[in-house]
Amino acid sequence: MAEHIFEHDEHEPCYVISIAARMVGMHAQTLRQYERIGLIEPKRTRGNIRLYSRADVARLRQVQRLVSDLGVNLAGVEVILRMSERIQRMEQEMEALRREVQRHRDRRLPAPLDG
Amino acid sequence: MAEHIFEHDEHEPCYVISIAARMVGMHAQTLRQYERIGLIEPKRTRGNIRLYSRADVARLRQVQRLVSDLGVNLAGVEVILRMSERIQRMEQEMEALRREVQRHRDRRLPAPLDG
DNA sequence: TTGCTCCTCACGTCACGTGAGGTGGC
DNA sequence: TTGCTCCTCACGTCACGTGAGGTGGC
Repeated sequence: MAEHIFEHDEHEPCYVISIAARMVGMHAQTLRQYERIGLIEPKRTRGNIRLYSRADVARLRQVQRLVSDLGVNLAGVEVILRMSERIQRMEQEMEALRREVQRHRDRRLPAPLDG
Repeated sequence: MAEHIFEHDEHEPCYVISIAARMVGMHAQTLRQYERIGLIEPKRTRGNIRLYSRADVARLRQVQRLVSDLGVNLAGVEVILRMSERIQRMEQEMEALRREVQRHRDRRLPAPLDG
């Protein structure tokens, strides 16, 4: 059942450019352009064919939202995606800190059932 | 010595457009354009003359860095400035959380002199 | 009055999406 | 062979900076 791994790993490269382009409603040329400026980095087959993962497609949708809906240019998209990643990391870190604070507070009470 | 308040409050509106423009090396028209699209909001005198604060000038420099150095367009600048503010707030919140964790840990030790 | 301010309109440049045109390997 | 892929070059459109042109109030 190796196909199930394929379906569940969002980083598995599985879509050629025409499929990926149709999934997000973009032109294949646009996807090539985005790769050229470093916005997205699909894997390649041994035959040099681009293969996009589900994560790549998700990123393309994010780019599309910024470009089409908000009118951001590609230089801006680069900066914004980097900042988004940073915010995501910070949120995780913050959640961990909040849990630690909670743990300290709970020490003054009886231990919780799931602790 | 009311002038000293003037000098020290970075939100004090004090520069007319020609001065503000020269301070950041931009054209006055560019500053008007940025205001029109909501990127910056200088105060006005009763005579309708724009007055920029030091904070406004700092924001203009931030815009300039994004536009001139990184090639971001104005739609992107808007998004990026909003995200910057969010990151700044998150950093403050995180610092507070870290301090709280530290305080909890210190309870197991003798109270610090500055606590 | 002079020099600033206000405003709108218009032009030039550049980024970027889109297409054409030609190639090569599953 | 067909239909995909690869690539580069070029055109059209739009955003945006810059300037012109005309106004009004310290």
